[in-house]
Amino acid sequence: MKKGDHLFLVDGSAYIFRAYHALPPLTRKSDGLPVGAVSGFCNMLWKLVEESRDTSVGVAPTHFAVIFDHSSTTFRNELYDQYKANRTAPPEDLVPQFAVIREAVRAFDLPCIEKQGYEADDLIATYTKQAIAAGGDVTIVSSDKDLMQLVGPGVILYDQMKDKRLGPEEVKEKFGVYPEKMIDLQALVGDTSDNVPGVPGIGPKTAAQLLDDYGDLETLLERAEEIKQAKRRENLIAFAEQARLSKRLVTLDCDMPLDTPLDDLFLNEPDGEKLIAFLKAMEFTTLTRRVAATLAVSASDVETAKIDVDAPVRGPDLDPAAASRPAAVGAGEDGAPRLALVPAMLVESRKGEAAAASFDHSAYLTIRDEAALRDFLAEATETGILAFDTETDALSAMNGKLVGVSFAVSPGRAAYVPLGHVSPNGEADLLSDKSVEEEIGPQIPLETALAVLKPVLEDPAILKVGQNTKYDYLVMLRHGIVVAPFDDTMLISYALDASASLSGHGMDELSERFLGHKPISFKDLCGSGRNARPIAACEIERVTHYAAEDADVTLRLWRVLTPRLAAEGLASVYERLEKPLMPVLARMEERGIMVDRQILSRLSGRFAQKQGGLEAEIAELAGEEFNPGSPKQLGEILFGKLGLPGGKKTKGGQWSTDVKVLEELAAEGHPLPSKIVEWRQLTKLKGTYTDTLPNHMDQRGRIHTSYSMASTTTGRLSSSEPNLQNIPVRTEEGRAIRTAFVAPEGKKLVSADYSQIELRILAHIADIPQLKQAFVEGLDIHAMTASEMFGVPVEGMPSDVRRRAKAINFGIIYGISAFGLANQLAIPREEAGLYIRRYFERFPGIRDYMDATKAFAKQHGYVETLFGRRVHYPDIKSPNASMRAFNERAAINAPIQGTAADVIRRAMIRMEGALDEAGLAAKMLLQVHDELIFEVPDDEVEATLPLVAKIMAEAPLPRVNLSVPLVVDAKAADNWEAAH
DNA sequence: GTGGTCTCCTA
DNA sequence: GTAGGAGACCACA
Repeated sequence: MKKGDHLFLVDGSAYIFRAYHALPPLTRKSDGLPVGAVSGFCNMLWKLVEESRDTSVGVAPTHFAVIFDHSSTTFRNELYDQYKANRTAPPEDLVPQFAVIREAVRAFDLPCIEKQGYEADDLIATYTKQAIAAGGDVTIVSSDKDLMQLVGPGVILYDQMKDKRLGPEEVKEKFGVYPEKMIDLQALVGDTSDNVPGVPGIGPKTAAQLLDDYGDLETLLERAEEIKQAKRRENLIAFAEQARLSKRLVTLDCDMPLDTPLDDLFLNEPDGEKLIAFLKAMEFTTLTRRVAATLAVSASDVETAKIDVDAPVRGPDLDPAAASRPAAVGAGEDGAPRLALVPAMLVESRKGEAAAASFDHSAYLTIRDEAALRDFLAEATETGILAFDTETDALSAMNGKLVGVSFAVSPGRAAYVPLGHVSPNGEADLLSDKSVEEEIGPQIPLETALAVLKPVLEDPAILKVGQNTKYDYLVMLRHGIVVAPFDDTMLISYALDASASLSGHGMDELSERFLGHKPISFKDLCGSGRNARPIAACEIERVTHYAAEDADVTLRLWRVLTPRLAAEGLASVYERLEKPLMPVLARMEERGIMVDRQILSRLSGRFAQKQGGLEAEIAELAGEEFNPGSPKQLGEILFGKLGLPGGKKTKGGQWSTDVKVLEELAAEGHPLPSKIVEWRQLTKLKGTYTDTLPNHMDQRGRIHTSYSMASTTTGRLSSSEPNLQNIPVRTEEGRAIRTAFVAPEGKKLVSADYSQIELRILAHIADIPQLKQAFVEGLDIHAMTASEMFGVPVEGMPSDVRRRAKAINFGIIYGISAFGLANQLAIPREEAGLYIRRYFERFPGIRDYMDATKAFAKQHGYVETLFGRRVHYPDIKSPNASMRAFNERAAINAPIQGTAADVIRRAMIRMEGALDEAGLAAKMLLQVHDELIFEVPDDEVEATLPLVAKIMAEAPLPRVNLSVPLVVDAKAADNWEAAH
């Protein structure tokens, strides 16, 4: 080794674990030997070898070694017997792969280094030191922070997965200190995965700051007395020895004896035949092909190597008969039409068909040219059915770029059309002279594909079937295609099986439930966390398996689920309440709502200032620095250190510190709890709203939420990323956030909301004469209730009496319990029980309704809204009393909440058409359960308000004619706060 | 990094 | 007492 030489040291053990976790469990096809980690390892190593052959980069290695840990006990265990004591044994299916991976390294003709009693890190440290001494450079291929201490002149760390090279500046950026202080930093912080203790309460941020202030660990420990923060000071003093021990544990040994001298690590030209023989034996076809191409060796000429593996695990045999086994009764093409005359028969036959289904990934097509695409889509013209699914590079349909589309025309007949795939090697490939096409194969140009797809996706004679179609609809909408007509398996499932106990209506879940098949998960394809990579950079063959399978599964689900709609009388729910709402919501999401960034940032500033003041006061009152955001620490301060009374415990056995508890303490005259309450409120508003909302804004200053149509049991929508259905309104400070929701120049925001819709629906369903009368007369319903219950005249009623009645009214809707009402009103449970009894005496119809609903739910297993939406409560017959009671309350609430949800859905579905017909340009932007927000041109506000109110008020008609009026308040203003 | 717990925002 | 989503913290890998 001499000046100018370059040593690559691969942290092999870390590599193995990354490869293992990055890839789905894979087995060798012929004998079931687990080879997932081997495969990942070989791919990574090959990429590295390939990169290093590229001399143009100027970092090509002259020396190369792969370093492994040899055993679990090292000299560090003599220093500290707990070192790495919390490590668990490697996964069972990984163990047999260790030996194979060493074989792999030898097949690559690379030195494979390990030594008893030392960790790979020590070997790496020693080789690094020697190489630098000899005048060479070193690249350590790893991202382990334990190795950061080695970074310095001539030494960098290379994170291959992220394609990142770390020098001293990058280490500083990541950890706040330069590499030479990494050891001290690690000694302070400790390492949970290696069981290095460190100093309690010191994290990376604090450690970096301390080292910055005091220079090094020893100085810091000697001068610990000077530290202001009490807890920090105490810990540094108490745990000084522990820090010194930690330092010795994390310090790498760079002078260990080496069995293989540095100069023997000279890099050889890989022996193509040896490598290919090994890869063939492993049955890594793709990598074999790639290696063969690069090294110019014909893979078919090379004989497969004999790999000795002890006791390969044999997987279950595929049943070759399964595919040809006759489908269940009635599923045959001959029998089906006859049986299908009755919906229930069709349901049965389709169930049989689904149960007999088998999936063959290798049968899926990858379509790479226009002609093939046209041919495939022509099959849909024949059948009239086309399942389709889009793959994009982002989770949200509003941001995602189209990467590919997949189709299925009949069970098992599916294809994937890659459109926006890129090289799996990312930027590294810019340096090679191979074009993307040469590397990953041809793709149809996006515009060409869209031109072919448009007439099909818009063809009224072809039913497009999707799963969560709002996503695909939006993606295509952004490419100028309006998908129609369509069916949505998620929405069908939701209409059929909305249930409190079933978890959801996602495709994977439905597939397992109805097809008995677990599809390839997105994680399997693209990995997760740090190993995640964009789908566009995944191997197209694998994406085909994944994406075409999704379309195939969707089509099969559609075949099983659709007949049930008619058979179970739920077609109208699906056709009238679900399907037509999807495009409406898609358009609302696409529009987004305009937000004033300045207002939010001003609020953030104001909140931050108050927050800072409060933090100082809190520390003062507590007598020490602590994190007021940690309920655990707060509980210890309040009830432990300060010894305040009235502590309650939560489920987790900790002190409860919610607002109620804190307010009780405040009422007793303690100053700290009220400061905490105030701090929490500000932190919440700042952290959840004013700081976060700007991150969701697009270039035009608009926020696009995403509505989920199938994630509540009752039929309500939910909103996420961001959730715009929980923007504060209760407090003045919170309401200020709503002033940031604005309309652009020349327009106003209109908010229209139903007044007391759930109580009105309750009055109608339970048929309560007094309530109905009060609504007809337009009285104050809570005051009326109070008057009935407590005999207090409405005129001059004390606000507290009305407040109680209001709480009871809400309680009824929620399936009242004495416990809950007592909690809400902060009164004894006996008193709450008394109120409830009196309520039932005054309004006996309510009790009848509740009893009847419970009985219905027990008998049928579900309850229904006025529009026929069903919500299932299988657990209402649970032997567990509290679970039963919970289901009873939910069953009482669901028809009320669900009917209200149905009503506003109907209004939304009709709204666009009505506005259109009236020649109004108002655009619906948001829904918040009983409120709709519109953007309206200034000069149309006057005409829009009454129309919107009318559509909303008349939404139940003609299907349901409520015996109470629905009242809608509509208002226009410059921002949401003023319009509400 | 992931998942659970706690807290808090809405109708 | 109903129905949601989300951020922060913390223990576990």
